[in-house]
Amino acid sequence: MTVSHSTPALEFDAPETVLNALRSSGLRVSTARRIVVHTLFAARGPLGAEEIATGLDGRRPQLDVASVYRNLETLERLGAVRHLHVGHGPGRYVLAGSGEREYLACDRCGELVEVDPGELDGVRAEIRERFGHEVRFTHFPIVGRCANCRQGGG
Amino acid sequence: MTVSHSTPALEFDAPETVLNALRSSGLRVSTARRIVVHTLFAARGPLGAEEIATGLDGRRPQLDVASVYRNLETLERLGAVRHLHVGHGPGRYVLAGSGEREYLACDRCGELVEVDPGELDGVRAEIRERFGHEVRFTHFPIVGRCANCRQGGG
DNA sequence: ATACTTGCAAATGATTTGCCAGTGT
DNA sequence: ACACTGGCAAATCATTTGCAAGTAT
Repeated sequence: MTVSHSTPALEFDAPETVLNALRSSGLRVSTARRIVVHTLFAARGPLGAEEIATGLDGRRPQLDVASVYRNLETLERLGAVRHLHVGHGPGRYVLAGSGEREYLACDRCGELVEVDPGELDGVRAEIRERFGHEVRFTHFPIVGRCANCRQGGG
Repeated sequence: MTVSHSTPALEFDAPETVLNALRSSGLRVSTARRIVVHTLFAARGPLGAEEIATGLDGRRPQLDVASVYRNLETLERLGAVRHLHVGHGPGRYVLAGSGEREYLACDRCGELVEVDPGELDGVRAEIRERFGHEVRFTHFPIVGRCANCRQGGG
């Protein structure tokens, strides 16, 4: 897009956007943070802290996990990152981008589907009516058996 | 009910029912198992392994947690017990009774609501139509903010 | 130069496992 | 008696924290 945008509230759409947010908060832009941010931008979905520490290719231990966790927490406080818990596995982190994202996971194949905005509004409304709870499947996704796995799929 | 029942498939409705299931499976009815089973029957909801080990009153360490976990697993294999994961906390175990139960949890006050059978059929149907996933909120409950907590309630 | 950051080790919390002594059948 | 169980300690996994050394500003 060639549209001139006047710095929309908080749109972390590129690595620099996030790094600038760090600077603006008086925090430092360290090598470790660059790596965490770039790794998240290079990912195609939520990543575990271990994956970030090891690098997407799983080869080199680019960072200590402890540092990864500390930085992910810092980035979450800035609103640039969020995380979710899929089944039993470790927490998984994603760039917050322009907003929250809801997920649907398969408890057999582990597939994690990102739900389009609004697609769960009906579900949300029904649950709110019946129980009064306001639900959001952003931090704890809906867990079920996907169509493929349901039919014995492998 | 005073209805004469001809041993309905698997209805674990009393401590002895479960203990008999153990015997029938060639497993032993040990003191530890009696305690686990009785504690679960005495509970008003899903319990953590630690609570079972310590006793509902939290006083005496009646059993070693390791034994509790081992026995809970055994009981789950028998179909007498099942467990769920609420938010970040430890796993929580319940008697399976006559069937599965779905839950709804509040991420603020921690309240765990047992959903009446069928109450989530609409939700289930909608999710299945849209995504093809067959969902069941028995192992991973729906997480949200309950009505009371939503309005600043405390 | 100074405060923020990092790596490494040790601590936590939940759950599992090895091992040998104890016990249900 | 004998195999199944229990307690206790040690191991695992994910995550956090303490601390001294390193670095961004």
